[in-house]
Amino acid sequence: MSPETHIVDDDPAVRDALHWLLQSRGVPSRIWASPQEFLDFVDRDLRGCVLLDVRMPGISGIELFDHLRTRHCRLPVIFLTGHGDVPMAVDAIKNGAFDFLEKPYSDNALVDKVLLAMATDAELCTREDSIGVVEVNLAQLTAREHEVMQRILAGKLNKVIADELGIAMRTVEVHRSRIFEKMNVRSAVELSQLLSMLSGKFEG
Amino acid sequence: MSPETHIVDDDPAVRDALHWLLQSRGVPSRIWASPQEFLDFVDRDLRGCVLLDVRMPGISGIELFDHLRTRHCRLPVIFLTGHGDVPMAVDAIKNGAFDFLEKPYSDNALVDKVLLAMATDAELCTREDSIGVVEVNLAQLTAREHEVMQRILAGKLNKVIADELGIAMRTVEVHRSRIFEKMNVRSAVELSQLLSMLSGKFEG
DNA sequence: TTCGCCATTGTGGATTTCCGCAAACACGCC
DNA sequence: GGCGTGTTTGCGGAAATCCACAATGGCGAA
Repeated sequence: MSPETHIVDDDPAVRDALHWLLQSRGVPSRIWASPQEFLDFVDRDLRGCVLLDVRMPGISGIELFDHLRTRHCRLPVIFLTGHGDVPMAVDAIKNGAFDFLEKPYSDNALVDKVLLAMATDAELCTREDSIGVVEVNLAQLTAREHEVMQRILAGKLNKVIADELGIAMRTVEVHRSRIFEKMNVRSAVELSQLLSMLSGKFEG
Repeated sequence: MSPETHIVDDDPAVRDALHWLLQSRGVPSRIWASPQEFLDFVDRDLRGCVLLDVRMPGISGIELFDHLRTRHCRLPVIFLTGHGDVPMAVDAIKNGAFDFLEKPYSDNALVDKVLLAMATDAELCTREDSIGVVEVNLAQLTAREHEVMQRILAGKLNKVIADELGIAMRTVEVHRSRIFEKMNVRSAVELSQLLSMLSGKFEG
């Protein structure tokens, strides 16, 4: 899926103007006449960014934004609004919108924002890819292995873990070994670091 | 230093009105007639939140905000503005402002925001305290211990570390032991987790 | 110069980890 | 029933960690 800017606006004139502007600047874009249409299309693998009119019939831009996030779509969203609404802008940004622009907008400014959003998304994807690998590996662990891993990450000795689970130390060793193998690490420290980036998803 | 709401506004009428409002609701507050006055007073241990007028003579609210952050003051800042300026609000929030309110504001809404900001600050402090402890412990490590720790966190074996540093394994063991002692942990895993919260300061 | 802190190393032993080889039992699927 | 997967365990040995006891040399402060 190559990255695109998804323009969602019910006004054909605005829609096409945006589409034309972006195309003319070499930014691949795609238009959607209604929020629902776009919503039906999105999946978590979508790449690029979203240009969203705040006021639309049916689902508002803000609501569409919420739906996107609920569906684990992390695409950067740039809102476009006709008349300055500070509380709404503040709320949108607080909720993780990428930007909030007032009409009339400067063409250059808008294109810059879009490019920035797309770059941000691309960067985020790189990170999420490595996170994805970790999550896939994690999913391969069996229930018992999870129990053991949890205790390894608590810094407990094999002996203690064996006691807690009521099994032999040798068994814990086997689980430990399998965990490392499946998670593709060679020490508990590496494992710990790998999992720490799961909670700090949006950090460095 | 007990938590206070710091009101910074050049207009005596607004200033006093805010002060009175907060006092009447039992929120300890303090007024500052000029940004510079407040700036001269702040230090990193200040607690509470800041209520800031955007437009002030000399240093603007936005600039004051930047100065605060530059000085490592993490206090939540609520902006107050006369006429809705969306780009400015968006920028402020993106830069980490706590909120951005338009005048005229509802008394209740403002008090709520202030209370929320103060609660947020209190919570943040708790976290930063524990981070502070880690940093203090970290500062107690000698240069050599840092070198060894770095390699421990890379998951290297004592033998390898000894080779890299050109010293005996026994020496590495001693350093390792001292590091654990000073950092108050009992395993490399705990150490790794402790340090992971240093980079992810603003996470859970 | 004496004292304290840091870095260094050794000996020797207790404990733990890591791992190959081997095997038993349960459970679900075809 | 046969097969695969997951869980369990034992044996025994190599390697690594942890630690108490003991000691040397450098370097800066009092």
